[in-house]
Amino acid sequence: MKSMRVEIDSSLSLSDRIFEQLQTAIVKGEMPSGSKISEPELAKSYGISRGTLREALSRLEERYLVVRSPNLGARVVTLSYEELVDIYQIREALGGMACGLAAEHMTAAEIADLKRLLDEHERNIEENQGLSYYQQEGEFDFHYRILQGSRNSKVTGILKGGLYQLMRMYRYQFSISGPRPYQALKEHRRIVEAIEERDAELADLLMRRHIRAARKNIDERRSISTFEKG
Amino acid sequence: MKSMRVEIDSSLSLSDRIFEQLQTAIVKGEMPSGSKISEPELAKSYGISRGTLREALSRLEERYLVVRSPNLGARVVTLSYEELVDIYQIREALGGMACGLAAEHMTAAEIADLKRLLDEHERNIEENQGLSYYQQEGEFDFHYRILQGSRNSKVTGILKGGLYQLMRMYRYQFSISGPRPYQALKEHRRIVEAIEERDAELADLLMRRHIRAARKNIDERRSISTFEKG
DNA sequence: ACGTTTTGAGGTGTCGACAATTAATGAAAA
DNA sequence: TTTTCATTAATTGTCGACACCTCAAAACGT
Repeated sequence: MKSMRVEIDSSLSLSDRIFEQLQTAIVKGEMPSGSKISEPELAKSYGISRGTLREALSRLEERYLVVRSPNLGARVVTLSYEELVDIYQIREALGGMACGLAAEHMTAAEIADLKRLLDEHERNIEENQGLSYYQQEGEFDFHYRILQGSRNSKVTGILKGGLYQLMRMYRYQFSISGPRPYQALKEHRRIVEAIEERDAELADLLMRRHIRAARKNIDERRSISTFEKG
Repeated sequence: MKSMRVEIDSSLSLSDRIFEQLQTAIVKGEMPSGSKISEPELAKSYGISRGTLREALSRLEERYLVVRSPNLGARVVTLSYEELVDIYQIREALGGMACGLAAEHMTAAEIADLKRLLDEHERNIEENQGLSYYQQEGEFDFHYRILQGSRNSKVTGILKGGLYQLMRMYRYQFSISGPRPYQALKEHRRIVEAIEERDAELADLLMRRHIRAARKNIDERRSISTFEKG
C-alpha cells in the first residue's frame, strides 16, 4: 500500500512546500490580490496546522507577496501601477548590471545554449502566432539564464525570489502577455551578440533598453486605464 | 514606577520585535557568524516560545541573515569576500539608480536637510578625528535619506531591509570603519550638488563611483587577507 | 584494536489548545 | 430609522507537547 503515498521531497520541509504552493497560487491569481487570508480556513484547506502556515506567511511577507497588520491578519498584496513601475525601474538597474556581468562570466557552452533557446523561441512564435508559452514563461527563461551567467548569487536571489514573482503576478492578473514578440526576440538576439563579443558595457546598455521598452509598454497601458476610469 | 516598564509598541507583534532584536544581534556580531542556532536555547534566553522564534527565523532566512537546512537547523550566515563584492555590485547599481531618482524627486526642504546632515558630519569628523559615529552610522544616514528621496519604496525595502544589514554586519565583524572620511565627505557633497541641480545622470554617476571606491577598498583588503593566509 | 550496529539524548518539524484582540450581532436609546 | 453600546462569535498571537530525525557515544562482534 506504500504506492498510495504521495511522493514527497524530504529535502524540503512541509512549510517550505506550502510556501511555494502559496506563492504560485498568489502569482497565478488563484488567491485574488487584495483578498483577506483566513488562517484557519487556509490551513484546513491545505490540511496543515496554523503554525506551519504562519511560517510560510512570514516568508511571503518578506517577499512582498502578502501584507500583514498585527491583529488584523494577512492580505494578498495589491499591485498598483506605481509599484509596478518601481519594480521595473529596479529590474532595469539590476538586469543591466547582471547582463554586463554575464558578458564577462558566461562560458561558451552557456552562450551556445542561450542561442538555441532563442531559436526555439523563434519557432514557437511562428507556430503559435507569438502567443502562449513564449510570452508567458519563455521570456523568463531567457532572463534566468543571464542571471545564472552573471555569477552573482545575490542578484539572482533578489530578482528570481522577489521581483520576478511580482511581475509574473501582474501579467497573470491583467492577462498581459509579454510585449511585442518579434521585437523582443530581436532585442534578445542583440543582447546575446553583445555577450558573445564579451562587450559588457553594450550588454548592460541593451538589456536596460530592452527592459525600459517593456516598462513604457506598461506605462502606456496605465495611462489608458486611468483614462477609462476618469 | 511606570518608568521602569519597558515601553512596548503594540503595533508590533512579539515575533516582530524578536525578529528585529535578532537582526541587530546578528549584525553586531553578538551572534557570531557561522555559529549554530539552538532553537530551545535561544527561545529560553529571550523568554519566548519556539513557535514565535521560528517565525522570526523564517523571516531572517529570507533576508539572508540565517541559513537553514531541513532537520539540521539554522546557522548565522557566514560572509565571504566574494559575496560581499556581489553585494557591493548590487548596491552600486541600485544606489546609483536611487540617487538619480532622488535628483528628480527630492524637495528643496529635503535637500536642505541633507546639507545640514553633511555639515554635522564635518563637525563630527573634526572633533573625533574622523572616527566613531560618522564612519559607523553616519554613512548610512546619508544613504537612507537619498533612498527616501527616490520615492521608490521597493528599492528602499531591498536596500534597507536586506543589503545594508549585511554590509553593516560585515563592518562590525571586521571592525572596518567606513572608508576615508574626508574623501567620502567630499564625494557626498558633490552628490548633493548634483541632486540640487536636478542632474539625475550626474547624480547616478557620482553615486556609482562613490560606491565603487568603497568596493575597491574592500577588494584591496581581501587581497591582503588572502595573501596573509597563503 | 578496529569497524559496525544500536541505543539514547538532543534538536527540529508539526500539531492542537488557550489567551488576547478584533469583528459581528443584536438590543436599547436618540 | 439610525446610532450607540454591550455581548457574543471569530480570528489572531502565543504557548507547550509530541513525533521524527540527526548525531554521537556506547555496546557488540570480529
